[in-house]
Amino acid sequence: MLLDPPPRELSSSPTLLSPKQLARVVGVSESSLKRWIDNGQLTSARTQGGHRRVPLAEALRFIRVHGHAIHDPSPLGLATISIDGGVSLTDRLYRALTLADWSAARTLLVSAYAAGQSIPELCEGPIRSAMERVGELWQHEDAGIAIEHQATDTCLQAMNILRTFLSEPPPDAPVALGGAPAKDPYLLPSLMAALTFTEIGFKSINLGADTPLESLRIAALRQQARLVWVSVSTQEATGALRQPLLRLADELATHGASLLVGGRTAHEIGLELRPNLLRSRSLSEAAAFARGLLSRR
Amino acid sequence: MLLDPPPRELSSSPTLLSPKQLARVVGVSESSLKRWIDNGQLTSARTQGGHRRVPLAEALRFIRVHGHAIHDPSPLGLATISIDGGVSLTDRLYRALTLADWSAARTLLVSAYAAGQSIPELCEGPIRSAMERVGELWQHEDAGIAIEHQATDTCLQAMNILRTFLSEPPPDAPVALGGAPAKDPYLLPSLMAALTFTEIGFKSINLGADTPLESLRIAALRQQARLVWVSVSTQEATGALRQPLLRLADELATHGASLLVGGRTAHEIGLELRPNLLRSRSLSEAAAFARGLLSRR
DNA sequence: ATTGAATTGAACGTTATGGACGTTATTCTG
DNA sequence: CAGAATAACGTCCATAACGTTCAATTCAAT
Repeated sequence: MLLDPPPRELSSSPTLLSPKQLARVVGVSESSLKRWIDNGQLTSARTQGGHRRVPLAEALRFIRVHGHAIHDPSPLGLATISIDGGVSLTDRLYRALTLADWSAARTLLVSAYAAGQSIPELCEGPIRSAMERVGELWQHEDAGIAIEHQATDTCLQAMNILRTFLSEPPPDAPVALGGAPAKDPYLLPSLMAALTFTEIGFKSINLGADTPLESLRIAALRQQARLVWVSVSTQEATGALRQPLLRLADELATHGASLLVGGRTAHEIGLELRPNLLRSRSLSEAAAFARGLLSRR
Repeated sequence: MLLDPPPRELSSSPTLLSPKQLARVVGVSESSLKRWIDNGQLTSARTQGGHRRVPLAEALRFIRVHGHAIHDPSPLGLATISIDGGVSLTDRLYRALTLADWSAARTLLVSAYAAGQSIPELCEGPIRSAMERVGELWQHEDAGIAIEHQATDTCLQAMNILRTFLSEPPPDAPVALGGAPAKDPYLLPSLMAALTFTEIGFKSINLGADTPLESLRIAALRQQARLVWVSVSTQEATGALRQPLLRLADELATHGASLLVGGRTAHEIGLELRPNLLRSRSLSEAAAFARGLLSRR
């Protein structure tokens, strides 16, 4: 006889907020909040009895769009960040990553996101700076490699949680798909791209590191991707990517799709211009291009 | 409608839900649920003693009609799966992974975990089966590599969220630390190990794929790890790992720490026995060993 | 400076929600 | 099968939220 395993208690933070809770978060009266919901500036679900319940992702969107300060983060399930003016976000993030404290890293990222920072700003700002500082340990410390790996894992973890705070794209959202090319083991840049395009309104499919361009091509056709990204971070063999990337761009063009090539060493490839091919110098640039694609419909 | 006799409830797949269970699913109080049943908004059966029992189908109808978010799927267990046409968890997971639907994958994993499945059971059961099925596409389909990458990323994503449901280890918890060795690009096995040891009560630090053993050694000493894991999944150069692993085990022994070597191709290394060295054939075995370490204090 | 539109927050009376209670049903265990 | 432990019963009640109204504030334009 097989025994049924006992059910387990899970501690999960709320996904729906009452008007009072959200009012506390943004430091405003309950009345105003109700009015905003009734105006449609803020969408909410209703309980059986007609009580308003605001989904977490929607609350975050509202806070960002209207530039509200977070007065009390506790109802969001976030730890309070000490108002230590002297320490920058980068410093705190650096500390969280080197301590493998993904919970702190998550709070930092979500708070910054709620404060209005966009995904590209977060990635190119604090995350990049913190990870760069970690990278500098390479040269000076024996533990450098280990710390960098640990920080990368912690960062991936935190960003994956941040992802759950982004509102889900509609079912008919266009697909963005990408990864890092073969021999390129870097995970973070491609995940950053995925989050960026999700924020904008794409359904992102991340194939991760070390993905042959040929696989990327096949997947893009299969998924009817409107946008394909390639993150290049290694020094090696960037030249060999030139021809395949151009061919990929041409093929995508026949399907009305675009190719975005970015990453630390993307400039070494030496790509010439195509209408549907952009070598983006930054995530923000990539985001802008993607936004352009979306508005064209 | 009277029930005679009241059917026995299987925690993993109930067909009747108590008010408390359904309350947890929709994230609402038991009181409200009882009131709604008494109002007739939600119909229920009664046991002979008068306890309310909501049939699963009625519960799902209620959730759909009133647009309730599923706040905590755990009380539904795997029943929602079987009600959707007798599809197994593996099948469902496979579908979610190949559709890059990490939200569905997360729900499946969290449900199964909450229904009492342990992390090793999940990893060696549905996750492994689903990923193996994905792997079989390698041989037959052009899109195989892409789909495998996509499924891996989706799986990592879902597991990282599952990670947040594991209770945080106390600050004085012993440290478990590990990764995959150099040249080994597989991310999933090491993440599985990290989750396994977190569940048991360790503070897990995952250094991820492609981590040189030397870095692992330095990190282990720095963090005073009681347990170090190495996940070996590639075919290449497993023999070359033998000496370094034995040396690592010896050094860890002087610090009272243990070394766990696991993974698909770990048996090819040919490790001889040491008191603090275990080649684990499975995650469950690794978990058992780790539990043993913990109880010894 | 004065007006007027717009926004806010407070104050109702009414309804919904979610704990708390002592009591009974059910399940678990030896 | 008996006794203990757990879960659910029905009921009550404090709190929260409802919809509405209204005074106070803000702010731009006369």
